[in-house]
Amino acid sequence: MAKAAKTAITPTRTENYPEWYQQVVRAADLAENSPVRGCMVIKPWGCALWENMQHVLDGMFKATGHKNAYFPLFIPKRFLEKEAEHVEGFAKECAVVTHHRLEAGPDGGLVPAGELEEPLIVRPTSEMIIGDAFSRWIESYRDLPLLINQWANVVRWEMRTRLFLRTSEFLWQEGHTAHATEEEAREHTIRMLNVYADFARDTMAMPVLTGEKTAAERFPGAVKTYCIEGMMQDRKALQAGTSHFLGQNFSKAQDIVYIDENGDRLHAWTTSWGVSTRLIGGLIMTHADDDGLVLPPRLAPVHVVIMPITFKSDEPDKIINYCHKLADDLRVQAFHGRHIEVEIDDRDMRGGEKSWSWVKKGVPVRVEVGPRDMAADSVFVARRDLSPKEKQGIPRSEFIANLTSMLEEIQQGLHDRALSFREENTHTIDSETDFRDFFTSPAGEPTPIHGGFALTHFCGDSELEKKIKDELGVTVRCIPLEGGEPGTCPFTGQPSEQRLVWAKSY
RNA sequence: CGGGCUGUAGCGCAGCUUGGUUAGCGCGCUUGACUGGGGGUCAAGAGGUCGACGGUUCGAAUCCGUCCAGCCCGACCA
Repeated sequence: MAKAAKTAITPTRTENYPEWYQQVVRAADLAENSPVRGCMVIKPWGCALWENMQHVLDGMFKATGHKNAYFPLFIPKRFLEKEAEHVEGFAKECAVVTHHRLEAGPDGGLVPAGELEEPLIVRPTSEMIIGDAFSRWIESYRDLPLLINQWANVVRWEMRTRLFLRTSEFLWQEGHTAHATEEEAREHTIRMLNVYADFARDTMAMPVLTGEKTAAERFPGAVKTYCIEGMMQDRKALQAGTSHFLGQNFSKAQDIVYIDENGDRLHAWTTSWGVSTRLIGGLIMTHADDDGLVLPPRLAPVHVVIMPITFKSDEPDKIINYCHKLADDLRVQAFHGRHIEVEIDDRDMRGGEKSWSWVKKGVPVRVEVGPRDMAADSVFVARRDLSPKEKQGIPRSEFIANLTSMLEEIQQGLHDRALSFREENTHTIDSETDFRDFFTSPAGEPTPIHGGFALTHFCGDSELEKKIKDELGVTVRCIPLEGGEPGTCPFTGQPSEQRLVWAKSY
């Protein structure tokens, strides 16, 4: 039997990518499906990951002048009715609260009672409830800009859900800002888009493209929607964050007005932007491998796990103490705004099983310490970005001295690997035939090949865009911000201002 | 909201066609032994109102009806 090929996750990515994803989530103990359809239970390891993301992002928002606030979960129905496009975009996926009491029913069960005079909508996003507050908070040009962020949960009644990627309820942050001028609001929209791109690249080690959405993919009610798009390992695109320039659409619908220096009453210009727990899905699909999750050190809840090997020692306590001393020496070190997080795993279970459990959780560095190591004052080290076989004995003092640079190297390596994967699978395509071939996989493929990113000119016709989506399942992911050379649309022969990024997406 | 399928132990399933002692199996869990630096072997043990209600029957997990829940495939989506 070819035992060497055994992987911790079955099936592998090439065998069945969607199933592989589910198994990684389960094996890493990130989350599970809940009894409530479409909702997930985020388990401690997944929650710790989200907390680390929150911590870094929150710092970036504060550094760009934002303050946190919290607004209600419920939105009165009439609020939502104010902005026509916005309503149309979200109406079909809203959860609605119509009663406020339960009473014993005829069959012994509980039945809703006390019908509300006005139904409440569980927020799918908070433009309307925050806009209402803004209309009261803003009176003068001196109140602007108003820069607010909230960490919250939202509900979108999705038909088909997948842990982290699309759930009926998800956690996110939503920034909402109001500005005196159009120019300032537009600049702010781009500023926050870049905050997201920086976070994805520097903290998540996930390279992303930045660009604008076409009208078809725009946020309901927005003038312009910008996004960051990452390439997953099945070459599909994941929209990982969005930033919207809302113009005066919402300020006019909600009466967000200020009095300027000349005493004129003017509508403010607003923006909104958000990232969600979907980032965790992106993290998995960017870095995880056939042995499970792989965490970039800057987000890892645990940087180093130490496993004492005590079974064949006469003095297990000495080994445990040696491990604690090692942990103490590591914990005092700083790594990107945190102390090194060390866990000593002295659970009473078999060594192989224990070791694999940390591989599957994606911990960057695993350390085994047994009697032989202790005698030599060394540690046995494995890195998650290398093969599980490549363990290495290192003198203890050297390991302590070099840990942060090792973590840095892992972080950078993950990013570089993801970036070259994206580059290898991004092609400029100039004919309709090539475009169709690129996005068509052979029949019967267990894991369809999704082509990758196609950089292709386009005349901008929305009907044609929809036709391509219907026929090939391919959409414009973004219009790159950096622009490009004008050319010819391969579908119509019409002129095109620049190449767009096309891909299949989540 | 249209089409298909499934509800039996914590999880995954068999049994149902052709009703019949005490409802089985795998994983997991607990205990013990041998083990042990790649997730091992063996043994013992705990754990189930068979989705709910009603009907047929001497007898229902099994047949019939109603209901409930979930999953998959379509249209929609951070």
